[in-house]
Amino acid sequence: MNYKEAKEKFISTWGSLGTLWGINKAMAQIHALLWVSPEPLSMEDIMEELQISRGNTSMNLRQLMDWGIVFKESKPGERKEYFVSEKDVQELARQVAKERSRREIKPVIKTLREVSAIENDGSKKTKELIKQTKALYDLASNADIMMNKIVNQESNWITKTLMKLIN
Amino acid sequence: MNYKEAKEKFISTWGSLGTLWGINKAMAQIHALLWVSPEPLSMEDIMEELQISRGNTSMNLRQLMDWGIVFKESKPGERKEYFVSEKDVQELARQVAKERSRREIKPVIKTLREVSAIENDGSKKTKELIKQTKALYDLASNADIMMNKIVNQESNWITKTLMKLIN
DNA sequence: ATAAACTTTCAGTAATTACTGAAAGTTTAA
DNA sequence: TTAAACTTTCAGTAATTACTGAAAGTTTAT
Repeated sequence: MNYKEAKEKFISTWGSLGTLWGINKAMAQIHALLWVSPEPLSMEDIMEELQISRGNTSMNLRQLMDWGIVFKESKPGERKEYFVSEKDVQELARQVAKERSRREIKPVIKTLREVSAIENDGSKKTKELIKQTKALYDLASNADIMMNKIVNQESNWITKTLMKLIN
Repeated sequence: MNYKEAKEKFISTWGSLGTLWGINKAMAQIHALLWVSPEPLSMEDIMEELQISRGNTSMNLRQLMDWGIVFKESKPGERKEYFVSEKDVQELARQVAKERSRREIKPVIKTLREVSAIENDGSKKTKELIKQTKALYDLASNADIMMNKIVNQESNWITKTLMKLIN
């Protein structure tokens, strides 16, 4: 496997992984491309390398910037904007954890709290609904607290913690 | 919020969460319905409650059974098959972790290992590709090892571990 | 103020993914 | 072995999601 093959394989694998997570392919591929590029890339560069349209590139770059894992960079004396990804894997993990907590876990926790707080009329089905949603609420809350821990710690906390768990 | 509203809210929230994770809506909703049902439900029951077709119900129940979080149950003297979900939240988490590791993390680790193992020709771009895919490989491996820990421990390991992390 | 160089937006369209329902398949009881 | 009761499969279709490209918008240099 030469450089070109390896790079393409990485980009396409990252792209499919994204799909599996509800992140669209283009967004994941742009991230992969920037992740392994030693130099900042322009929109043209990205469009050409991934064979996608200007609009698509623009929209997905914005999303990556919203996630806080890609940044604009301007080269002195050039009008064009260049893009770079966050290169530190720890920081990447922190940002992804933070976004997923905000977008996915927090809203579901809110619903679980509301549902598990309905009045208990003593019927079997009501008791079951309360019991089961309460159990999920506890699990999701713990997961969310853990994610927030990660987000608010120094950047090598993850590795240290994982190591603790593994041993 | 009465019982019916609460149940519907839970089912629809769980459905959207599924979508966000690349699990289809029907699959997540069937799981939610079984999760809060004190009694096993037949295919008819599920079809009627969620207003979905027989084919859809059948295919998604099979997937839930593949994931190991829903089981068939037969009532003595009845031809019809009934379905129940795993009710223990810990066991649910273990099964989900196990499946996600197998389907999502393991394949990506394999690619990252292959890509990060290409020959280093000393060029800047090759060095960057190796360095960055290696960093992701390490992160993904650690995450996967942690998930496997979870899967292979006694069922309340998660809670105990989360508690340790939180304090 | 003008225009060149660039980016963003968004209506229309393409691609993907999920769902339906009827036919085929399977199991069980008699 | 037959047929009733039930489940699965899958081709066709519907719904959703992603992408394109041109027009509108923005920024910068002169």
